[in-house]
Amino acid sequence: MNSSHPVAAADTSIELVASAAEEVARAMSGGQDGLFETAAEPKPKRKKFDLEALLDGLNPPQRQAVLHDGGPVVVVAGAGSGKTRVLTRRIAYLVGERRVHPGSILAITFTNKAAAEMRHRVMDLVGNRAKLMWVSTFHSACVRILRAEIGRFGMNRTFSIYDDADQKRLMQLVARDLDLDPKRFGVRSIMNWVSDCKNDLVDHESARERVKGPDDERFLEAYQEYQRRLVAANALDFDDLIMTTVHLFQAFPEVREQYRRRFRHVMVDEYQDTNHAQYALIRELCGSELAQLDGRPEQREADPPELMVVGDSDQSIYAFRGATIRNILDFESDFAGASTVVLDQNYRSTQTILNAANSVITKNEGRPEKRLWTDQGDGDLIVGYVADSEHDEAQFVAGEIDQLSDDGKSRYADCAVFYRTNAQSRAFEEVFIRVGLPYKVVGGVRFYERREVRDAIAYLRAINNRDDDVSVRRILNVPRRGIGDRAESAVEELAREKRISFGEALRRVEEIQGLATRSAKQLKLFVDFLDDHERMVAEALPADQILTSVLTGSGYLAELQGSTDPQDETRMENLVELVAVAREFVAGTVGVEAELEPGAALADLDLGQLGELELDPTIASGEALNAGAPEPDPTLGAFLERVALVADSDQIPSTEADDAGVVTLMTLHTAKGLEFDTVFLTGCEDGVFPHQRALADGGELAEERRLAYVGLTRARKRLYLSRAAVRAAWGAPQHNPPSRFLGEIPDRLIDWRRTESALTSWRNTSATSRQPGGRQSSWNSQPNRPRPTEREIPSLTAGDKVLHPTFGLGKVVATSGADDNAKADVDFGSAGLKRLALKYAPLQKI
DNA sequence: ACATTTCGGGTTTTT
DNA sequence: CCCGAAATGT
Repeated sequence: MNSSHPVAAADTSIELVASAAEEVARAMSGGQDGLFETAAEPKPKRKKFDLEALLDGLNPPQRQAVLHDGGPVVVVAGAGSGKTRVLTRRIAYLVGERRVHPGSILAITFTNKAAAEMRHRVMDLVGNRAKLMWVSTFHSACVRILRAEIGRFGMNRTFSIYDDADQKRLMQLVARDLDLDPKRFGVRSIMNWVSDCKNDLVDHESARERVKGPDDERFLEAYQEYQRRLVAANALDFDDLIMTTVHLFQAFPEVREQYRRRFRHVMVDEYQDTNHAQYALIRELCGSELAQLDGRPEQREADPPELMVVGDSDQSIYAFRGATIRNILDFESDFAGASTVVLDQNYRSTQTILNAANSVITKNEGRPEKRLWTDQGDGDLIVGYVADSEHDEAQFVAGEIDQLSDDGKSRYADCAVFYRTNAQSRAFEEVFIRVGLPYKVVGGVRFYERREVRDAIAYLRAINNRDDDVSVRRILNVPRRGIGDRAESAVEELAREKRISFGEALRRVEEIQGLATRSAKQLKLFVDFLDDHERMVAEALPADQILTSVLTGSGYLAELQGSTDPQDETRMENLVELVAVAREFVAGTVGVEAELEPGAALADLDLGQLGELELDPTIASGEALNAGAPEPDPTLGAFLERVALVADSDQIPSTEADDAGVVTLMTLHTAKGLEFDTVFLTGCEDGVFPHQRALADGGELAEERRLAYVGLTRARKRLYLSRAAVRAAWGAPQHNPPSRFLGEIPDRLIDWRRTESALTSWRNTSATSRQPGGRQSSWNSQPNRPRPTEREIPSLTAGDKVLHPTFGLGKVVATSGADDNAKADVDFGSAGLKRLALKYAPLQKI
């Protein structure tokens, strides 16, 4: 573990941090020499802040947003309208011109990547003072607050953070204990119910008011038991992080007041993706009426912080996860005295692409009018292509990319292929591999979701928080150490009896009656193993060291090494990678620590002194340094926090590279916030995109349309829209009609390279000619059936109108299968969307 | 305790 | 078709 590598890394970071601290010190001592000055090229000291330079290249509404002063403001920023630019310049303006202390700025984004990017860009403008700001995601901001304050709710600050997979595991245990019928109450649906509650700030006690039917009754039970266990495990799930912080502010107004005084400027990016809880959090921090509402007219109550939110309701694509578009639509009525700035000039795409995007999105109802425009000209027409199959579609895309690359029009790295669902990547991968086109799939199974990585993390969490039942039980018998169901339930029983956590019960194995000596011995060894490592945590050994010790000491690595399964080789590599991540994390923090006052306990610095920060910035500089940048803390707890809240940032291939790079493949959701010269939007078929399950529901369809809008506006110069006439779904091939979104784009914008699949006409004739033979008799054998001669299987195509005796009038949206297996998806309006087997369904074509 | 088979279900997913 | 989780077999 003690190779020379980490040492070297540590040295550089000490240097970096030293210069950062210097910068901070200079900034604090009143000099304004930091602006526009980067470490790379020091310039002569500037006496005056250069406002003109800051506003250079901004259009009037952008300027207005940057210079805004006073009340709450929402910046409605269409795709590609330069919102990040506005945000970063505004921060620079606040710091440089309005002399706002950087430590009193809170900028919230949705991804760590966006946060890092923003911090970076602000640093380019104002120098290292930017490190004093809180630039973080909702979740990490809440974690930091909770680590300091959660004691007020009786929880321990070492709480674990449960992600989706942990929640699922815990909920599985709950569902099993409550004897919930897994068919009626899927773990997933219970989780959704609970998550919806939490997103609406409904805790497990008040959730009773949500109960509307007998099913809800069970959901409620599950919620309560789940929450009880979470608390017992000293853990919070993602949704809790937000909800608990809001509850904290509501229960302890003085705490809220402390943060309100600390953050004088709050900025929220991607505001259209906030859920109710996140909205409420912003209200707690920035609302103006709230102060009186809680009934204590505080004499020292400060004005609310200045609030700026940025977003675009047309790009809200996470409603399925609780995001509510109303937050941005109702901003003006939510926040008294709010004003709006609209950015609709686009700096990314050609007018042709924008026209297509505009005409699609205008089909959504109840949407504030907004039309993107550019002064960059029309550019090329959009290319349309109808492929025979998904394979054919991939071939077309591969061919085009090759051609563009040969012509020097677009490097591989400037091309992206979008699809609706991850499964669609397969066809592209197969073809791309065959033709030797380099590519990278973004998304899918992620690093931190891999089994071996999760196992390793579970070890660390178990060590860091023994009450973390989910983690302890996950690794109880991984690698195999002969602890089976029998032993596990015995421990569980003891835990229940003594009302202690599973981890605690493990420590008292000897109290368990009738446990096989062999099992008891194994359990004891396991406990010793955890205890040993817990000691390492107490000694504050760096995270990478503990991780290495865990992987070797547990026998996990040994098991993988001895394995013959070829998959285990990759697992090894992933674990090596994880160790590297840990090492990097530790190396990135040691320098900062050296810079702080010796002996200062890091954990104690955080929030207690926030009030002072405002009064006397120079005194608080040490703590403030701590506040903005990643915590200078190499311990296991800090590492776990990082791992819990950072998904993957290294996923998206760089466009900057000198070489041609690789083509990027990803879902439309993942594409949000990115841009490419050349974009292939594939699978434009009703049932694929828009997705099957959205077809019948107007609200969901509107979201799909926003997704289309997001996809279209990712393209800078060239846009391709393609669909496959036949797509192998599962089992039988599926015929899908063109996506309705295609029809919403004016024809003159599209250059159709191929409009009809040869298969389409083939299918019609073949299906009709093949069906009557042989089957007729089976129908005729049903004597009571009316109109026997007519009762052959109707040959249906998408778009046909049909009549059904019980569902009424419907419209065929797709067909699949052939002959006896022929099925049709029919939209019966209010009666819903049905998949009917033509063989049986009494359908009448109109 | 572990290996094998069957069964069911199968959007999207920043944290 | 292809994946994971329950159920069953050794």
